[in-house]
Amino acid sequence: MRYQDAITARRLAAMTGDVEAGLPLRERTRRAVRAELLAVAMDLFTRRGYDTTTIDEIVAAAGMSRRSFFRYFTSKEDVVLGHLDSLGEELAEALAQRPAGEDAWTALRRAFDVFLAHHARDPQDALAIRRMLDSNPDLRARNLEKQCRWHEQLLPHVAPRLAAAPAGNGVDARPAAMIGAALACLEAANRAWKACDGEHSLDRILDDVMRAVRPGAF
Amino acid sequence: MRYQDAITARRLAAMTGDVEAGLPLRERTRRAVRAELLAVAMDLFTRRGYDTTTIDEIVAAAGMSRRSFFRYFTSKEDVVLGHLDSLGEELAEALAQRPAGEDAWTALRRAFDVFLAHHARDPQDALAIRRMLDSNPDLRARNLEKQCRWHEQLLPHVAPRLAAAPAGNGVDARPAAMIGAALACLEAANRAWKACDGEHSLDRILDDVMRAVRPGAF
DNA sequence: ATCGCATGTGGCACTCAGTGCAGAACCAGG
DNA sequence: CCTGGTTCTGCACTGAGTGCCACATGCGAT
Repeated sequence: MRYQDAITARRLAAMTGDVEAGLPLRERTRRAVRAELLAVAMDLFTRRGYDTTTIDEIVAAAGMSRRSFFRYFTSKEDVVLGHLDSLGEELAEALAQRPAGEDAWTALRRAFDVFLAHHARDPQDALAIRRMLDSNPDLRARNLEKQCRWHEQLLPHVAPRLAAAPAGNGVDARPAAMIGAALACLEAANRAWKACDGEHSLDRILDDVMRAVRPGAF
Repeated sequence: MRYQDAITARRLAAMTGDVEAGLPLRERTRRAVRAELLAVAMDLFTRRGYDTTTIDEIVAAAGMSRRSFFRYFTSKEDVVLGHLDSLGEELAEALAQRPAGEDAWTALRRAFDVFLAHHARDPQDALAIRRMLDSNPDLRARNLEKQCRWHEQLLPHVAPRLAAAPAGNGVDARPAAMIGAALACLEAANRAWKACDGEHSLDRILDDVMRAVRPGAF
């Protein structure tokens, strides 16, 4: 009975042929199942709260085994924050494609446009996730840790945009600090956006804070 | 035998009467036991690695029960990062005592001096902790989450140092962004300091990055 | 000195997240 | 129909963290 449900999802995967049309069947089914699981879990999280919802409850609602859950998500937190992994790559790519002469701060701000685009595509989802972050320290922690990975991915594209190091041939921390500061702005903007329930434009808030931190920028 | 060890530690507490002289016995013993536990745990962590060391091993080495461990530390991570809680308060107080006219960025930089003071008092310890942070994502995550608390504590002392908000009577995210950016600088400086094994002065590194992020500051 | 109370400690049983492993079920191609 | 590669399940296990109760301890009051 359980397994049959998964098969149903597999059939379902064969139908959803919009973006993933060219992919092999295996991959399509995998994505469909993952998406289904994600939807079920997020629904439970929003209705009953993140930490009061156990993985057993999720898999029961999704009609699959506990063990299989961990084949699709590496952890409970990954359900909420899994999308951040791919976002890091997108961010890095966007940054790489900014003109070479552009200063680091402006380039970072423009790279964040891909974040804003994702955000604008589904504001309700983003708001739900933000609210969840506020409700649970573990999630908050993991969220920030994921941004550490972004750090590493962005670093090679920031360093060349800075003036040469002042002196001392030690490790130059300025690129890392630049990225950290920019990401902190993004985070602060997000929080403020959530605080006003998404009434103000996130773009504007981000512009404001990034200009406040670095006067005279863009 | 176990309990007697705790008593030994209690006797020990009666002797260590330097800073905690005026405190009641209860509190002194509590601190002594906690310090002992901390020392034992950190020793195991550095020798055998953080995640390969279980709490059972720690309490076995310290001669106390598993259950009591959690009366002194709320979590395994708290052993490594517990000191950050009090540091947040110190930071907030230092910031509060900066002159009222001083601009936010400079005031934050000066407040960080209390961090640097702690740091200078025991650089070897700081280095060990930093290395541990790099080895374990959970620790890294929790570390950043602790700084979120600092955020809240610093906020009321930063907002008054900023020019009035440009327009739009929504939530002003600029103070939060300012703090986030400054803390990101502190974090980046720390990382760089660790990367060169503490050879360069953390003060200098911090000055450099905070000037790089905000040109023309102090 | 001793009695009672607040507090600290230990052991036990429990929940929950996450992992390793063995075997069953599945699908594709021959 | 069968065969080989993959996916799913069930089970047992570790490790962190919590609730509960009984017991030991220190301290103040009588």
